[in-house]
Amino acid sequence: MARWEPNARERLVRAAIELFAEQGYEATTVNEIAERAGGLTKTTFFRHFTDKREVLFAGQEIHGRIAAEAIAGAPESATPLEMAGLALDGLASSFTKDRRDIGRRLRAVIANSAELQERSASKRAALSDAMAQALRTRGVSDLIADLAAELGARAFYGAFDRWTSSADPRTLVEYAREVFGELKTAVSALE
Amino acid sequence: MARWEPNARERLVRAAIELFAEQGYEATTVNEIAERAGGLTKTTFFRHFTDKREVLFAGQEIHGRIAAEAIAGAPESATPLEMAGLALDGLASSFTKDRRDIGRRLRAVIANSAELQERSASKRAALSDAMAQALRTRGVSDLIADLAAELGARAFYGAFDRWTSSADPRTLVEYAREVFGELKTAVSALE
DNA sequence: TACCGTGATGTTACCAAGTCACATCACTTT
DNA sequence: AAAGTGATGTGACTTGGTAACATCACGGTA
Repeated sequence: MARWEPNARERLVRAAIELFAEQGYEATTVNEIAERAGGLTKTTFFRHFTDKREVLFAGQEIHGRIAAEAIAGAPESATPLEMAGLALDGLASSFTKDRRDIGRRLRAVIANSAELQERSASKRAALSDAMAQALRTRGVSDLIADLAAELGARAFYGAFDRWTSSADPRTLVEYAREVFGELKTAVSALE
Repeated sequence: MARWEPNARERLVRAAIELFAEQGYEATTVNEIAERAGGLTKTTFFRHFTDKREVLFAGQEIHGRIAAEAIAGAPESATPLEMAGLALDGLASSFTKDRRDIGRRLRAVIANSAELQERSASKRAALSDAMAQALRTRGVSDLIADLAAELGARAFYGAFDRWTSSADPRTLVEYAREVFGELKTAVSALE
């Protein structure tokens, strides 16, 4: 028999989501999380996550990487907005159906904690920055890169919101394209 | 002689900025700040600020209110972008010349702390939300309100950045108009 | 078989953020 | 003169987060 059950990290995330949903974020202690994750301890928790908050957001750096790769691989002829659209597609298609349920629970938990909302905003900014940086690398000017990246991030989060709010079986990519389209027409209507 | 020196709050802010600049944010303890602010204590600090972070951002709710009022008072005929411009003007004109120096130091301190950047992003989001809400109250549709508010907030922070980076004596309002103009042309160039 | 290094964990002790209940005391009001 | 108010202090507490050191199954290697 193995000394430790495997997948401590996963177990910690699950336990955290459960406890946060049951008691709220602030009322839950890191010790509790570790304990529920199979008799682990605080120390182990902080070996896996830098923060109590981070247990809900860990691994999101990959979103920035996925988006950036999509932009780097876009055809030469693509406009900034088209590149943002490709990033959005790549990002959205990396979310399988089964992640919708987790997303739902996550959204509910975050909605009840200012601290978590702060971290969430920070992650959103990181995604946007990654996209903007990738666009600049493709020769897009600073302002345009920032704006296109902002629209991409906005579309992603908007789509994620709809995806996790509704019950219908559409895929995240479909929502993403829908929201992105709406955003583009709204931008045109701005002037 | 009064029992307490007045303006404890101000003194705490000053002390915090000084210490953060000298030692960095993380290396500075709330006790130190309170002590330097004239022999105060931790408890008093937390009576004035909910957070260690908040000492650098306290009072920014007023920005949202100023922007919202400008939007509420805009002429009937104003477009969303024009309303955002008015909010930006009102906001920028509330910053007197002498606040540029403080802004400079603040920017430097924040640039060295992830925790402070997170809080800063959160405050930015709050400003944007306040503007968007005010726009919706004026009958602007959700998407358009969000986008116009985003542009307003973006212009404000961009202008603040330039204002606190450069040495030339232009006013924040001038920078704000400049950046806002650039943003609008960049938006047109997006499509 | 015996030994050794490695990796994920636990233990203990510690610091600092943040909270709370209660005390103090100058100044104001009655 | 007594009572009340408001900003502060005190001391004790919980919890997030860090660091040093110990443990022990496993996988090799001699």
